[in-house]
Amino acid sequence: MRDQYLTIGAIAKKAGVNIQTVRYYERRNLLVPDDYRESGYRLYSDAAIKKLRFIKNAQELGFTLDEIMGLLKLQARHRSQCAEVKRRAQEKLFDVEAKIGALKNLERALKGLIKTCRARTPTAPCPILRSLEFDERDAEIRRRSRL
Amino acid sequence: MRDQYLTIGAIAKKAGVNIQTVRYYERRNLLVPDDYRESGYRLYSDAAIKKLRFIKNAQELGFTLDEIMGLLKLQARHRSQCAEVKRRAQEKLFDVEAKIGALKNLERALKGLIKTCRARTPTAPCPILRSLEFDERDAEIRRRSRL
DNA sequence: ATTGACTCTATACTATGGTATAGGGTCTAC
DNA sequence: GTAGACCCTATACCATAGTATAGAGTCAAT
Repeated sequence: MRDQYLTIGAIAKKAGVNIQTVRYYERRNLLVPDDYRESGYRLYSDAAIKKLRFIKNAQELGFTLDEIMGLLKLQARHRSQCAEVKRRAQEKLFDVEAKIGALKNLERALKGLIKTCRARTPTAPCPILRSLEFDERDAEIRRRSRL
Repeated sequence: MRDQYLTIGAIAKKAGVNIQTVRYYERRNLLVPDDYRESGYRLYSDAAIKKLRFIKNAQELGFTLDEIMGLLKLQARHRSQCAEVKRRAQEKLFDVEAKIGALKNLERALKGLIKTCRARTPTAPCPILRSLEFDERDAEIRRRSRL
């Protein structure tokens, strides 16, 4: 038993995900075990737990598994193709900043709602709807930046 | 033809979504037509386009359709049960602020990567992984706040 | 009054991201 | 050496969020 390694059950439990999910991520090439025992048992280092949490957290922020793979690859290929990594990081940054901006609008609308919780006149525009009102063209640009 | 109303095809096109998606949202009770013609044709006001964009934008921020329904209901039930609306808005705000915080961490990591794009030593912790490193207990708390 | 673009319902199919189960092997402690 | 907890692969199933298609009706312009 390699002491420094954890079994799939251990990392799944520590990261709070299903064992099947860990295997699924392996099929998707998101989280490959550090080693295998002769029996086929998967062996993981501590880093795998962080990676699992990263994936789960990024999903809650609206990233797909494919996009998350892109983020993780920025890490992996760090040495080589520096310019390429830079370009892709810049794209991701653009996307992240758009999300932050949109969430801040929503935040502002919610805060307003909490502070001045009074009846809107039927004709006044709803602050929550308005908060995420940017149009399809913006979304299109953001989508393209993720290809 | 009621001039002030738009057909389903028109709002779908303007919002940049599939017609079937609009009907699907109706089944899900997210976007109900303002009126129907005798023939059964759905009729929408301009506001429907904004609502569609809101839904699409909120999805990109990681909200499910059920969560989005919750956000939209904050708007609808504005007059009555003011305390209740306030409580639910506060919950949503908590969630939104957590997302903003997480995205800012990711933003910082990406900016660092872009600025100092040099090789990490194999042992140094990856800034991108670290950026979303909050643990399962945090996520659990956030999940609960959305029930 | 007919053509073409549009709409309706109903149903089936798809992609993504899992989760469950069957049938079997492995590990470790007793 | 065997029990119980764990792991393996393979396959099937599930929820969410759509998308496509069939078959029929509607609308507006000619």
